[in-house]
Amino acid sequence: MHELFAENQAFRANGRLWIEGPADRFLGIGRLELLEQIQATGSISKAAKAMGMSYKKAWDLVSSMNSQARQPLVGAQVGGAHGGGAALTPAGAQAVAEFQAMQERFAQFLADETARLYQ
Amino acid sequence: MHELFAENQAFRANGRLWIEGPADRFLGIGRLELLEQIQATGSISKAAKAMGMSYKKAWDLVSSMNSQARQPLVGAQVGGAHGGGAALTPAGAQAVAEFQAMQERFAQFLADETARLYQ
DNA sequence: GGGCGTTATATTTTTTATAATATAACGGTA
DNA sequence: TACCGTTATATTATAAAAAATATAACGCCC
Repeated sequence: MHELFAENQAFRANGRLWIEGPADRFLGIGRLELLEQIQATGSISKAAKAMGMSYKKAWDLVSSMNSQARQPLVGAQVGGAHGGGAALTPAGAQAVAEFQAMQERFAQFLADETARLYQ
Repeated sequence: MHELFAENQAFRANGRLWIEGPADRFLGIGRLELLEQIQATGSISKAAKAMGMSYKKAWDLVSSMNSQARQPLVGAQVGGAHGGGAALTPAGAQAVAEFQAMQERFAQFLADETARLYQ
C-alpha cells in the first residue's frame, strides 16, 4: 500500500476502541481517562477540570457508566469535609485495569497495521 | 470483566479504524464505502445518493483522498455521454482491497476482544 | 444548438454536539 | 449557624458538523 501515498512513512493506522452495551456506549478512551482522573483527584469536578471538560459532561458520563454496570464504577459523596468527592469502586478500578489492557492490545494492533502499510 | 455488566452477553468490543496522513484522515470505513459505491455506480452523485450522503460531502471526501494519495484514487469525467461520471483508478481499486483486508483483521480483533470480555 | 446529467464549487440553512450558566441540596468545619 | 466545595440537575447559549440550496461549466446526443 506504500506505493499509494508517500515514501516518508507519514501515514499510519489509527482508530478508536470501546465497549458498548445494548443501549449506549459503556467505556471508551475518554471515559477511561475520566475514571483515571477521578482516581487521581478524588472528585468529578476536579477530574473534569483536568480534562478541560465541563462538569455536566463528566457527570453525564459517570451516570451513564454507573447505570449500565451491575455495580457502580464511581461512588460519590455530597457535602462534608471538602464539599464531597468521588472515588472509584472496586468494580471501577477493575474496569480501568481491564480496559487499559484492552487499549494496549489495540495499540499493538495499530502498530502492526502501520508496519504492514510499508512492508 | 463479565462480572461488571451483565450475564446476558449484551456487551461487546467495538471500534473504528482508519489510515491517517500528516494533515488529515486518508481512508476510513465511510470513505471505503464511498469508493465501493463509486465502483458500483460509476458516479460520485449516485454513490452519494446510495449512501444517503450529500453530493458535496462525497465530493469533499473524494477530493481529500485524491489530494493525499500520490496518485488519485478516483478519476472523474465532466460532461459527455451521460453527463460524466467517476471510476476507481487502479490505485483506488488497490486501496479498496487493502483496506477491506485491514477491516477484516480488525473485525477479528474485535471478536477476540468481545470473547475475552466473557472468558 | 439545446437539453441532459454530471462534476465542481460556494453559500446558506439546519441539525447536532458541546459548553456555559444557574440553582438547589448536602454535610463537615470554623 | 454560616460557609465552603462538591454533587446533582436543568436551562440557555455557543460552536461545530452536516445538510440543503444554488450556480457554472462541461461534453455527448438528439
